[in-house]
Amino acid sequence: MTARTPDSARDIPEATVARLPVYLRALISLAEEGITTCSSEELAAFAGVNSAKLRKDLSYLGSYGTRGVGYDVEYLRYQIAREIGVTQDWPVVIVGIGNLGHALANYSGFRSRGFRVVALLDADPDRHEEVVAGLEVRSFEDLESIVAEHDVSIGVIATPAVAAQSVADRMVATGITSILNFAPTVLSVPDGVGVRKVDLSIELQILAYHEQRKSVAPGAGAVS
Amino acid sequence: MTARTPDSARDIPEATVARLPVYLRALISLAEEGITTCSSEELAAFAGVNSAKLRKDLSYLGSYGTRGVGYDVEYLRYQIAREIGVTQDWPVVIVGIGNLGHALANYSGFRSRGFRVVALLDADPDRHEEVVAGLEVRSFEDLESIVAEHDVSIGVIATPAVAAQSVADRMVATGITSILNFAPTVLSVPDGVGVRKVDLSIELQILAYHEQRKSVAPGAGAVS
DNA sequence: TATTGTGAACCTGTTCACAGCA
DNA sequence: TGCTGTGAACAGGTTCACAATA
Repeated sequence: MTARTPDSARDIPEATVARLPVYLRALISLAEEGITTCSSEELAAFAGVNSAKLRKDLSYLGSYGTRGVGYDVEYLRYQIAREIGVTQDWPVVIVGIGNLGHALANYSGFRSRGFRVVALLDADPDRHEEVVAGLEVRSFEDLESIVAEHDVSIGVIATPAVAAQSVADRMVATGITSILNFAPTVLSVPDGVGVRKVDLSIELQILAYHEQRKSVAPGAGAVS
Repeated sequence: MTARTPDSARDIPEATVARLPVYLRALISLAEEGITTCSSEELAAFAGVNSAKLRKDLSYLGSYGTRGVGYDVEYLRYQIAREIGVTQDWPVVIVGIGNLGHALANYSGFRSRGFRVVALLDADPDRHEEVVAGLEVRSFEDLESIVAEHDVSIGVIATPAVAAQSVADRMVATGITSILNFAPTVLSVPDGVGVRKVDLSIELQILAYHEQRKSVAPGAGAVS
């Protein structure tokens, strides 16, 4: 119907975007096992979705498969990485170097998947000059200069809840436009700034809800 | 249409279930500020959703508000906590006491929101007898006896990806029926076992996707 | 022949707008 | 009068089933 922009920039549904990294990971695993071609059925099994959904998702990117054959693992892997934007590294700053910040700083998955932690910041002077994951913990006051120096656009908040909003405000003021928030609080940011939230206790509570239902109604109907 | 079970056990949409913990947190904040009554508009603002969605969500639980007035903070808080199932504590085991496991063990949000970490397990004997967050790290072999002793139904996996599936299998075998998985891998479990996944690098990749789009198309259309 | 790519049907979730009620 | 609770309209996401094709 509508004319689409010629090469990229089709709009990919949000639900699909959230699954592309899963497919990317699956393709990397397959490549490491030396597998060079796979069907939608195989890749879907690896990624934990059904094959119809996988094919629909991939169809938003283009026609990268071969009918009767399947997908070339290396080729598809590159196409997805390019679409997500992780063919080059994104510089990232982490603010709040407590237990969680430590874990994040040491998380190898960042570096291997298109992200590079360029600075660790903490408001507590007692933590400064401590070295974590090969990086000196610096003052939160240094945020602006670090963002400017490394052209950072993604920030990670791992502070206590009470500090998170002011950290976010400061990040936005320095030019950061994407925030991953681990603090258990709702951030308000201007339009155009992306926020994603990871909340450990919320995930557990969702599990608890379903767990509770299991014991209440083991079969199908209600029990007295 | 269909007759519903008399008092509880209506089926609440999954999207609503995922937001109930957010409302619960907002209500706890309001209560701490000494606020005893709030409108859907106020509570929604606190929780970062719009008021229509909030009211629709709450309507699945029952009619706990008062028209013309709003909601009683304490009362609604209790009703949501009961619905989720966090009026009593859930015992939880954490397997994999690396950087992330440390952070999880020390995370105060678990204890304060209906969960109690009863054991920390690790396959590496070098970590055993280390004390983390007041708990001795024990052998993974102890899983079965710990689950039986504390009647654990929720397990947290914070191991490397390669170990996650076998840990999950073992958990399921001991009777755990809900798993929170931090390892970057897709778990396969039998029907009836709930799994939720938290994947740090996937969240960052989703941010990167949107970040990339911002710089490619600052206005509305495509740029040459 | 085997498998992709995709319209169409279906289902789930969101928003609107207002009737119902304190 | 003001705010909740909710049917109805809408939007987004998933699944089906099959035509297209290497």
